[in-house]
Amino acid sequence: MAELKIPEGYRKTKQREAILKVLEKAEYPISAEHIFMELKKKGINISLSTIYRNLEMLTKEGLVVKSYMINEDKARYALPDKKNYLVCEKCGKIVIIDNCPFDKFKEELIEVHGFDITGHSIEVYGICPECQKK
Amino acid sequence: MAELKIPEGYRKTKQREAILKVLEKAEYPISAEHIFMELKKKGINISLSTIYRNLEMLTKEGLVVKSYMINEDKARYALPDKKNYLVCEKCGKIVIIDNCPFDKFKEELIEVHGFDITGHSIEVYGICPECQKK
DNA sequence: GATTCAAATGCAAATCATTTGCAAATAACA
DNA sequence: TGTTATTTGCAAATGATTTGCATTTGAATC
Repeated sequence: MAELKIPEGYRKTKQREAILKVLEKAEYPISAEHIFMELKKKGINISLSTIYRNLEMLTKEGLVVKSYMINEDKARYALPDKKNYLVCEKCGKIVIIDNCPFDKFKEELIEVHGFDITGHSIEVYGICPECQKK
Repeated sequence: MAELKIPEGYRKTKQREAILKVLEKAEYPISAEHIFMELKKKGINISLSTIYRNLEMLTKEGLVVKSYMINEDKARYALPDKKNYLVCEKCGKIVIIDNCPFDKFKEELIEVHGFDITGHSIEVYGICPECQKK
């Protein structure tokens, strides 16, 4: 796992690095609160507002992707490779979609709508195999 | 445009019908506040909480899809045929994607992850043709 | 290493979308 | 028309996120 670099023009602080580390370890999008707890667990003291300010900066710089889950009022954040996912409506389990099929359609969308496409986010809901058995 | 029917078990009220009418006319996902203003413009008096309560009900019943846009803290709501869209990062213009490519991948996702897929939401960001010219 | 200064942090207070409690209004149906 | 559960409106509560400001800290320079 290559370490993420703090974007040009921003200082390297222990809070900033700690936040990035949590995001790297996360297997799916997580909330600001989640990052806060995770750091508290590790004995790292940090303010929630610092987390929010860093997430905003990281999102603006493109290092992090912000998303929302159905029936949840809070935002989640993840590294870009975890931004397409499946959510189980029963147990809430999240599975990352890798080899995102979207790229195959990018060209089609560009052609039809003329947009210069810079990003996308795909969220899929359903029932996971385990919950189907129950 | 076929009129939407209020789901079984719920009463037909003028507020509920007015909300649905606004959603039918909308060309892309809109916020609760937007619905509120739209109705006020038409001289229909309604409480914001009534709008929220109805949107929640309609979403639960599957008549409406809730989504979030990047850099926006509030939810948007739309009829299901408007849930996949392109957003211009410059001017905010929203273009609905019809003939959503996703369906072609549904089978692939089911096969790979075993999920019983019930829904999805796709959001694509980019620069629209007009903003590209500027 | 000490000095300097803008960037970053922490805390508490503010904000804003959304939710909730409750009394009054109103559909649906006998 | 009367009855009753559903729906509404209002005001207050909630909860995530943002902001102001004093303090701390990185990093560039001496």
